[in-house]
Amino acid sequence: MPELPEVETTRRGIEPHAVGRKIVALQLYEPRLRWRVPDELPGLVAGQRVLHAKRRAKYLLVELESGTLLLHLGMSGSLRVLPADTPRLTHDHFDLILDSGNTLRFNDPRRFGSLHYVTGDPGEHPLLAKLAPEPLDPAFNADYLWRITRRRRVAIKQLLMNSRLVVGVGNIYANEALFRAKVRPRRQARTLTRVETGRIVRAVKSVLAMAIRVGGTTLRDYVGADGQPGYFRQKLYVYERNAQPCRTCRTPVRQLTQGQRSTYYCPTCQK
DNA sequence: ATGGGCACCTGGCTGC
DNA sequence: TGCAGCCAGGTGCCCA
Repeated sequence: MPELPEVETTRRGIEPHAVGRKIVALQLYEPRLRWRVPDELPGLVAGQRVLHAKRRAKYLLVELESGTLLLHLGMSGSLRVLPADTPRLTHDHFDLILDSGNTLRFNDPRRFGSLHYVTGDPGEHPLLAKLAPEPLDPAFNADYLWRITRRRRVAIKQLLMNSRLVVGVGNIYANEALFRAKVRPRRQARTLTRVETGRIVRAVKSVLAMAIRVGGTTLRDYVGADGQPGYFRQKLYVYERNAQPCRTCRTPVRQLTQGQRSTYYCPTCQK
C-alpha cells in the first residue's frame, strides 16, 4: 500500500491523538513482522509520553521521552486510531495503548511492515542512515536529478524508486509522475535532458503533494488513521489502467514489467 | 559503484 | 468447488 502520501496521511491522522499522550502499554500479538519484534520492546516503551509524530521516507517516527519507535507499513499495513476496547481482527499485530482510552492499532496482512525501538539519534539507525533526500524537500531539485542521472544506465522509473537517490516514491507515483512529466519509464537516466529532469522533479513533487491533500491512494486495503480510504485513485492517469484510453489523448495505456514491477505509460504522450 | 534478482508473506482473482 | 498460478502499494540483501 503505502507510499509517501499514505504514510504522511497516517502521520497526520495519529498526531493529534498521540502527541502528549502517555503509552499505557504496547501489546504485541504477532512479533513476526519483517524483522522479529524483540520481546523486551513492550517493557521499554510502557509509561513513556509521546513527544512527536514524524516521518522520514516511508517510516513513521514516534518520538518518546527516552527513544523513538520506528514503524514501517510495508505493502499492506495500516495504523489506526481506535477505542482501545475495539475487538481485534485478523492481522492486527500490535496495540499501542494510550492513556486517552484510544489505541494505535497496527494491521498488516502481509507482515512486510516493521517495528523498531531506537535510542539516540534515529537518523543514525541503519535503516535511515543511507536514505536520500525527501522528494518534497528543496534538496530534491532539477540540478540534483540532473547530476545523479548523468552516468546511470538504469531506467528513470527504477531510479525514481531507488531510496538511495530519492525516497518515498513507489510504484504508483513513479508511474504517475513520469506520465505528467511526459517521459517514458524505460528511458535510460543518462539520456534525459535538462528540461526533462526539471519536468520530472516538478511532476514528482506535485503528484505527491496532490495525493497528500486527498489522503493518499487506496487501491485495495489502505486506510488512514481514521479508517478512511484515500481519494487519489480518481486522479490516476496510467496506474492500473492497462489498455484503457489515455485520459489526455485516448491512446490505449500500455503495461510492461521493469524490475518485477508493473509499469504503465502512454506511448503517445510520453517520449 | 552499479544493476539485477530474490526473498519475506497473505489474500484476491483468473482460468482450468 | 477446488486448486494452481499469478499479481499486489516495499525494500534489504546477495550476487555478478
